[in-house]
Amino acid sequence: MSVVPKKTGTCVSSMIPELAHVPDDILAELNQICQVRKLDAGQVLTDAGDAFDTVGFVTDGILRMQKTLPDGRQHVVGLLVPGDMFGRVFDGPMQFALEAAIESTLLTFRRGPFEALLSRSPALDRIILLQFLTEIDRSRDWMIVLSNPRVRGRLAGFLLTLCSRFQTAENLFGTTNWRLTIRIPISRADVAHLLGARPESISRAFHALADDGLLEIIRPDLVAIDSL
Amino acid sequence: MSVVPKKTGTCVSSMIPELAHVPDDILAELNQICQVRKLDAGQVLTDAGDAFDTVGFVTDGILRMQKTLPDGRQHVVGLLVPGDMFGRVFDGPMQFALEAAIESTLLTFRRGPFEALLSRSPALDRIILLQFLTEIDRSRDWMIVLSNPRVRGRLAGFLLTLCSRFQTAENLFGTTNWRLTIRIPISRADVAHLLGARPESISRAFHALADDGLLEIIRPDLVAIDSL
DNA sequence: TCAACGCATTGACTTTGCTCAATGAAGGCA
DNA sequence: TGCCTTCATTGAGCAAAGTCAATGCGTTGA
Repeated sequence: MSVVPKKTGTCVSSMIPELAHVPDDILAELNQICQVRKLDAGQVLTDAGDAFDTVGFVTDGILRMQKTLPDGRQHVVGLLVPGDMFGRVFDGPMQFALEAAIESTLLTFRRGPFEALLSRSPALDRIILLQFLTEIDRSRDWMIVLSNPRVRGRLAGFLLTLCSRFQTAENLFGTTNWRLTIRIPISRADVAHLLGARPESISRAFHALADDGLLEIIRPDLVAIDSL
Repeated sequence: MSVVPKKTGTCVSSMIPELAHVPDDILAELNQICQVRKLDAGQVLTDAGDAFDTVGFVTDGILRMQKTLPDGRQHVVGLLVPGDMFGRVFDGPMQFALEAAIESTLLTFRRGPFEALLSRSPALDRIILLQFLTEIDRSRDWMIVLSNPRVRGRLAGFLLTLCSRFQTAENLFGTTNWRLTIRIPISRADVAHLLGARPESISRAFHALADDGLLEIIRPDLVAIDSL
């Protein structure tokens, strides 16, 4: 993992649009304590239960959140896309591991100084609170996707979710009105875990959707979605 | 819906243990603006999209969170049990409807005064933030339950979740070391929605678990869970 | 008391998805 | 270049779950 030297000026606010409305003095302090990190695909940022005293934001790429089950297998519980926050403010250890699904860039802060700043700036505190609220909303939407009884429906919901989360990201290609090309950043096996199915079923569901004319599989990890 | 007159003294802190560490002066102000509400089973507190300027906590009973899908059907996305918070601080309208699953008691605050208090009290703000964090964690755990490929596994996970959430509630009967009797506050159809299945499958899964000796169905809405 | 209703359950049948196994395609490395 | 590994795909058979329909069971209300 490489630690890139900080740029002068406002690296924090330019990379995280949500922070735009934080007062300049607080932004300056955030810049003081922020670190840019780059992760290669497959690189582990932290394991569950680690003393991981870092919080941060994803600015580029995709991270997998995964839990290790009692029987040892790993279970993907969610994805982090640009704009998402990770880490536990004011709280105990992480409940899951973080691993880069593709090459990714993060903006990180040590928990102590970040919390101190949070205590001093109501504006920053407010933004973090809202960040959590939207995270909770997204969880609820995701539950609706997951509670679709058929694999095909869950996969469709997953793809739509990806589209809406990638609106500002670089994983979205050819955004025409009628066709949207999107990169799927995780393997079939991971999609299967995420959707409570087997890789074979995911593969069949992809091709079933393609047969129905709802999407085109350009490459296994690149699909064009029609009829939005 | 009946509005019960406030008791004198610390109604807020006695009903919500999480608020125990809020300074006395803030607690007093919370008491000033709090209202106790009782809901009958089936009573709707708010519909999604309503201008619902209330936040609050569940002190007794169970509330259903449900979303109305484009096709008109209602979809249960989660339950609120005693200790849970609801409402959107600093944010837009509710994303889902709230309905009492059984007779319930709430402690409510108007959003404006509550937010004002939140801005003035870092301790209260901190508690709310942590509340959101645990809510996010619970969502992730719930996703693991939902991504279990078999209905029986999802139902087992659901029941275990109910047990752990009910530890302080009155819906838990006969808490012996080896057997735990628990009330299921929603219909089979709602459980089915929640778990992405059909009522018939839920019924069969219940009886399959019973045949395996893992639980006993005392009444459709009352089961004793063995071998914890 | 009896009828009507809502809900849970059961059965028979169909569809879906999981399991196991084999094949194909792409990328890394000697 | 050719081998090897990894991943996606496909096929066949079986188990799980959805669908449709009917039955029970407890409660409500006339």
